Amino acid sequence: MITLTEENYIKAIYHLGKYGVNNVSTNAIAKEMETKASSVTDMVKKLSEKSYVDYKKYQGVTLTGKGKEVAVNIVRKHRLWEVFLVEKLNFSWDEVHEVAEQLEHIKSKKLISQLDAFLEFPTHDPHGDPIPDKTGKIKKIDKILLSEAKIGDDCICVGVQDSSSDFLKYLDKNNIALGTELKVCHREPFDNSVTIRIKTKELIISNMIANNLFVKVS
Amino acid sequence: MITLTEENYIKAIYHLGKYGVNNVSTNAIAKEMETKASSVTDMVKKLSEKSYVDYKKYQGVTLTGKGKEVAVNIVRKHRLWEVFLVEKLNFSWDEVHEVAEQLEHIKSKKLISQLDAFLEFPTHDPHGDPIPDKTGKIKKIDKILLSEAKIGDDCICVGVQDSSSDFLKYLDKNNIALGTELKVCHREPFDNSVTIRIKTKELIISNMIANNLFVKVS
DNA sequence: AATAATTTTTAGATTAATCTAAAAATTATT
DNA sequence: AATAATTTTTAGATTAATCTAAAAATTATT
Ligand SMILES: [Mn+2]
Ligand SMILES: [Mn+2]
Ligand SMILES: [Mn+2]
Ligand SMILES: [Mn+2]
Repeated sequence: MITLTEENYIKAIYHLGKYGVNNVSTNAIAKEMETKASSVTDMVKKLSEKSYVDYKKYQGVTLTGKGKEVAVNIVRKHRLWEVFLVEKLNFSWDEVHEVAEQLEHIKSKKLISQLDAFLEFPTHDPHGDPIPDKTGKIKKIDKILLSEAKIGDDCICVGVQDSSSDFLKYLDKNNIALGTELKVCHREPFDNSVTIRIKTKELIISNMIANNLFVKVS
Repeated sequence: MITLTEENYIKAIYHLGKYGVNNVSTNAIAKEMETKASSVTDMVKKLSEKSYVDYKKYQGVTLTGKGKEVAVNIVRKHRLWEVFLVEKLNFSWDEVHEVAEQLEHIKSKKLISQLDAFLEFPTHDPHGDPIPDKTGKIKKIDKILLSEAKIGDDCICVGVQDSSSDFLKYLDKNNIALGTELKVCHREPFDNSVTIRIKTKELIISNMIANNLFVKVS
């Protein structure tokens, strides 16, 4: 039996370890979970007991196979629910995360497999993130940050790095959605702001924006 | 802030107090919650502190207006989710309860109002129980137990008293669903078993079955 | 009305998850 | 290599929810 709190720790460790970081530090987890390092130490011992993580004192943690399975399953549930909320219940993409944080902990294999079918087996969530299949397989698409695209590139928006409400609303306001086509026109050397063209309209976006928008060069 | 456990206690008190019982006893709650009386006493003090219930030592509890609001809202969420599971995710009516027990605790006003709209504002759940509207109003239909129907009555099934998997599967097996029309043919004095006719087929059901099936006399 | 039976509460413990303050270990800097 | 800074762990407390055993109150029975 796994508690909701344990699930959240495992998810945090998964996300922190995603980009090649093998040993996730106590402090990093504490920051992600908005809790104190001492609480993390306690929980990490417990997760280690239950063999969800490998842990050696002062060395940080890594998810075990078992831990990874749990993590991927939660991510799968989170993203399927996000699709449901947007596709079926008319939520906008900046409103889904908090509710999905709750829904991802509902325990029922049938619920998720039926939901998956009902949504017609979506491959990506509303933010462009891939949805692991029932076996935990994640197919990644080759996306780059808009800040890394070359001048003259024709791109299509495929995801967001940050999915805060503020960022997503900015994109809405400027008619940038997943699937939007854009051309990279100019990069200003001084501040790395980027001029892009969507259809016929030009728009200047800051480096910070460009750093949080994933595109595929077409 | 209300915890999941508090919500479950409030719901239990609501269901126990539904049929005119004003003061729900500690023991009754303990039985319903599958917990010990001493745990109930502790929790009941807490609920009283937070003014969800009126409580005087040794006198049992009654929900306050605030408590009733919470209870009805949970019941609303529970039943809406049951409809969703049956209508959209192809669950059968004996599979929905456990999952709905989890889903009823998800906190999001928008989620429920959108779900309600998505389901086209259902008035009853898969077991024939009424779904409170957003203001908490419950419209009750005049249903009676099949065991109380008179010989010769033409009836339509509108609900179940017990919604255990065993009972619901018995009904499935005998082609009795909500909406099924039946005629009361005979009641055996010895054991109060009832002979009913569905279309052209006669079926003898025990008093216990008749005592758990709600019908409307047409 | 007294006694017995039952119900409810209290007292004291336990487990999960958290915290603060201090100690210990590791890493960075002189 | 020694010292300083930072990170991590430990020790001891706290809160929510639960439990067992015993005490207190209520209800039922003689
Ligand atoms: Mn999300
Ligand atoms: Mn997402
Ligand atoms: Mn139910
Ligand atoms: Mn129901």
